[in-house]
Amino acid sequence: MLTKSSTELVRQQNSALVLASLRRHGPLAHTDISHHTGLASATVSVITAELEKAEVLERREQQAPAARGRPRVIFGQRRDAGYLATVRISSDMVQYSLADYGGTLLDRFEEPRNHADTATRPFTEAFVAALDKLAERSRIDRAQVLVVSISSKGLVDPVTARLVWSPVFGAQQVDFAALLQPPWRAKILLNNETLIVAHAMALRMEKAGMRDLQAVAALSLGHSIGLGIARFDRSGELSVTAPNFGHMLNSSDGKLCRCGAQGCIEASAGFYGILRTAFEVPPDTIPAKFVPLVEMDKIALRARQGHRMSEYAFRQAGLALGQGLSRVVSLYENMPIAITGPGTRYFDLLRRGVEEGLAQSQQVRLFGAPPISVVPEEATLVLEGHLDRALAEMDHDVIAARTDGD
Amino acid sequence: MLTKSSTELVRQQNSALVLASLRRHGPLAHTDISHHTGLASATVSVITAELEKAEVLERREQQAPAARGRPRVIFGQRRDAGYLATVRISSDMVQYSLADYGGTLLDRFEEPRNHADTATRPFTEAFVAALDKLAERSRIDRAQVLVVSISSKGLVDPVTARLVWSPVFGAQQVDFAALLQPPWRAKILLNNETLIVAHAMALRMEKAGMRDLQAVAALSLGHSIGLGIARFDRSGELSVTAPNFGHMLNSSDGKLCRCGAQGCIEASAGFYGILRTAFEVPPDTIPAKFVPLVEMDKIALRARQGHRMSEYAFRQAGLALGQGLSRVVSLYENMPIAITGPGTRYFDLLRRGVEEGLAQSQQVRLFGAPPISVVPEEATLVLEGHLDRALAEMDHDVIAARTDGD
DNA sequence: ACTTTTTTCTCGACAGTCGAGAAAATAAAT
DNA sequence: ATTTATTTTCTCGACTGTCGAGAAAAAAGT
Repeated sequence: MLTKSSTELVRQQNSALVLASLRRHGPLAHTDISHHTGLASATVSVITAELEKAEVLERREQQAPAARGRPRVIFGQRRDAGYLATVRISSDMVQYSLADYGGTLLDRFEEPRNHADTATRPFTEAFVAALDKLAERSRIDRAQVLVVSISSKGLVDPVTARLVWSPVFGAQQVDFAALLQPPWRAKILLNNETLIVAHAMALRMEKAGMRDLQAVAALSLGHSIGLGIARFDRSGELSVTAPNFGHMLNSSDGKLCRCGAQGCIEASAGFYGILRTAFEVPPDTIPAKFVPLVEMDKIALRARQGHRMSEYAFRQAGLALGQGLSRVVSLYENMPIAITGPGTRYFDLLRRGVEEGLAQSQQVRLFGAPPISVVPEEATLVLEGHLDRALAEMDHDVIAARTDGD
Repeated sequence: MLTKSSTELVRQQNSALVLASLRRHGPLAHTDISHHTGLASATVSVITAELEKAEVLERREQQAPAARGRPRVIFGQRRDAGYLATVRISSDMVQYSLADYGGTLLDRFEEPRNHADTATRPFTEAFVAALDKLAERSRIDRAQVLVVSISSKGLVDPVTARLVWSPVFGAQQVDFAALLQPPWRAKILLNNETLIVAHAMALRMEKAGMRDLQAVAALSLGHSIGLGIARFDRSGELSVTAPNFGHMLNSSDGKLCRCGAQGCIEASAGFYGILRTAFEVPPDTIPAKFVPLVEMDKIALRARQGHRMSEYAFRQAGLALGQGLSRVVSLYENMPIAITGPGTRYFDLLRRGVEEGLAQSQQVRLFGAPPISVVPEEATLVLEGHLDRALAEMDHDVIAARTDGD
């Protein structure tokens, strides 16, 4: 149902607009804000004054006077208005980062994980300890950290911040919200990793000035297969989802997936699936929960040298991916696809299969194959996405607080 | 990007809210409007006064005084504020309906179509003539018809009101906007038929008071297979799409589809696909473009009597549908599915296959199978959907006109 | 010192919502 | 017939918000 509007909501929306334009274009002067947002100069004055009083914006002198006339006053985020932490959970390590309200990275470290260790307890303890360390190293009070944005592979319930199913812990759930007790008061955001990647890709493409960008898909190739879809809705806002692509049914070929089902895309295109085909292991067994990259590199090397079964394994993986993507574009719409993750180093071997799989649907025949780009540095994308989401969340809270606070 | 807000937009939004509540609950008194919308009584007064002056609302006396106190003044749409026509194009006939701004049906007739006739010209001429007839029979000036809402199977470009690909005309496009010259000035809405059905189903379920309804899918079974997905977005508004489900790749089994591709869902589950399997026609030929219902009934009868190949054909069709639906819930989320169309009369034969296909994915294993309901009267649903969409469009235009008009 | 230029700030007009209470209109009670 | 109770609609003033225009500020050029 529609919801009623009011003058206060107008102010909220326009304040959000000002903060968003500052995020997108960096520190701006009064005039530029007015120009970017379309708001009247007088309105911008009121809003910036308010945000200044709320101690989230600060005035900075223009360093290079350049032209004549009254010098501009530049508004920028007060970097000490709050802090955010991001956590990227992989099967073999966990990355922790800390940034301020201005979006500048203050600290970053990673801790190895033993992927054989499937219990959640050691992990959660290390998690809490690492966050403490993160705050301590930068001498920041834990109460000042307003958002902790976490990503993992697998299925996630973003509302309760619960990890529902993950390749690392299986069906053992992890309740992140429950982990951080006072003095932490941060809001916890938990999302699928590839959702974050899709978000970051959409941002990049939008900044690159792509016209008529409706949607973007990000496909992450690795031990597991992840897909994120970012769409700009009617109002132009970005809404991102992480469908269960890796475990979508590909074909009733009986290939066992580590999720327990048969014929998942991952069972063909995940690292263990490729290894299984290459080594002609029976399809009803899982050869290894975790396949080291060097092992995959060996198979790829053999494939490139002409070894039939290895070549075939990558080809089949590509085919499963291509068919899956053809279903994605059939069920959504044509959209650019960015492929990322450690599996991109084998994309030369996958490409033919992907193209073949894509070509099999009417959607692709009618509208052509979606443009595919390869973006290997997944870690950068994940950080970008985390930052944007966490900062947007902080901005949102700042504006919401205005009404009841003060 | 976000867009700026203003006090005028507030009024637009709230006016829309008032009209929408009148649509949902029927004619209402001042007090009830205030209650349903959450707007203050004073605000409702201003808005209704404005809409009254714009001649879209009228005051009606309360017939049964019931309680004591000042009698209520009921506001209702002025039925003569504008008219709408709906057109439902099927392969064997075209249905035309006319309704007023109050949503009451004024006239309805249908004209047979020769499905062997694949040229667009005779169709478009009949189309224009039928609309003229529709207006004339009710003595309504064609300029008073503000919206014509058209639905067809196949692929549609809703922006330009162009039929891109249809089972009837193939790749021959039909530009509906170009067909209606002055004195028509109606806005043309063109949508996939199953999109309209999904819209209507979402409305019904919402009215039935379903809690936490996120999304609804409608699956239409017939000569071709259609899917519509209706979702309530963050703001609670309904956004409906019609993915290319019927021609999504199901399996590389080589079954030729009439779209020219192989392995489409329709090639297994469309009427001609079922007939092909039942009669053991080679999968690389299309047995008939159009299979009469009596023919299908015969196959179904044989299947129910235990004839193996006929039973198998329906089972395979169900399997293709179930697998396709499992992909839908994997790529979107779990949602109730309403099955409609002439094919529902065979649902007893399809059911087992559908369930089997659904069960093959992790999504269904984790979250259970989506609830499936069968709603045979597709025509009613289509009309409901058309009316709601057309009336919403008219309401929207009324409100938008307020600003520049007068 | 004065002018030009550019930017920021301020003021009054206008549009919108809201709460409270006045006014209206009827049924019941006296 | 008049009064009272009740319910609904209408109206008024306060408040919040945006906007355009012009005043004020602040620097560079002359």
